[in-house]
Amino acid sequence: MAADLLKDDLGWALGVTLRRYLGVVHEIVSDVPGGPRGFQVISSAAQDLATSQVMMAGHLGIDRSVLTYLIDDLEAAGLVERRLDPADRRNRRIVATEAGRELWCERRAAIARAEDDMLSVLGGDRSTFKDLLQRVALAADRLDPASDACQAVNGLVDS
Amino acid sequence: MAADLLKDDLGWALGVTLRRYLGVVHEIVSDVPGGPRGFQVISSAAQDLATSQVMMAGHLGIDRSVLTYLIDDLEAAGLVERRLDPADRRNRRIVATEAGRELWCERRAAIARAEDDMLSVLGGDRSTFKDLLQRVALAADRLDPASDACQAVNGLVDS
DNA sequence: TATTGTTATACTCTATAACTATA
DNA sequence: TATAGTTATAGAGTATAACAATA
Repeated sequence: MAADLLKDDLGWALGVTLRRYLGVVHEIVSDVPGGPRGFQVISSAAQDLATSQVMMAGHLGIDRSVLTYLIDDLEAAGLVERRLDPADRRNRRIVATEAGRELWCERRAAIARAEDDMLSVLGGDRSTFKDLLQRVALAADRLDPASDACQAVNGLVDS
Repeated sequence: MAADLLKDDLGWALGVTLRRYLGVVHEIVSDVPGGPRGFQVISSAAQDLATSQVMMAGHLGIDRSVLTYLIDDLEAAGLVERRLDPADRRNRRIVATEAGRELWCERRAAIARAEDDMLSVLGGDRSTFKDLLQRVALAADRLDPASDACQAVNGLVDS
């Protein structure tokens, strides 16, 4: 039984790694409505990454209807707020409250420590791995029809 | 709007990458019962990676009941077979049929090409990335309670 | 008594479509 | 007419628990 063969599989490796990552993060943000997904919404709001919910849903790779429920719970917990866009009153800009920003800073640090721990097997190659993965992810995101990243980087893509 | 900040996020990068990978593989194995998940079962069976269904479920990170349904469909399609283990008649060893092995070889090559395409942004760093990811995944798999990999590598872990 | 595999059930997550309000 | 957001519904995917067979 050669167990190494299946493990030499990109899909298997990505799945296991993401599963473990989500498990670790889930413990850190278990009290946050929506868990890791909800925390990503707070993270996006705290950094003002999206000017509308559809844009945020695109970035996060989830459906806009799912995002509505997540924001409902996060708003009820006082972590984010919906703000009307004066320029286009159809849009709702999601902003983190003071409590949301505090929580984001705390947990972000805890998650960073957990990440370092998870990648400790790589030793000095940790940053290399993160850099390479980010390059793959950015390229994959541009090809994702659900993402509107094309708008943000159209200067690079259209050429 | 600094879109780079969210993207400097391991969870986001893993999620986007796995989503894209699964999307690509889904097209390649869209006619296989269970899609990418079903193909992984065939892959495991063709390489004889597990001596029982629970072991296979552990490797694949899915529940044993889910695996039952997957195998049902794959067996109906003539791609795998359940074989009784004479040594322990509770166990069912899953083996790939001739058709299953053929399909596995074909699609595996197609998936490898798609992987290469997906990682083309890395250029010469492709193999470095795969190596690093595999190291992370193997370490994560050892810490996964759902995996029985501890048995396979107990010589390395117990020390 | 513990474990493998199956089955039925329930639950969670996600997608779909219809609706409103704005543009 | 098209888009943002909401809502209700349906669907897929997954987990839970009870069961029979075997150890």
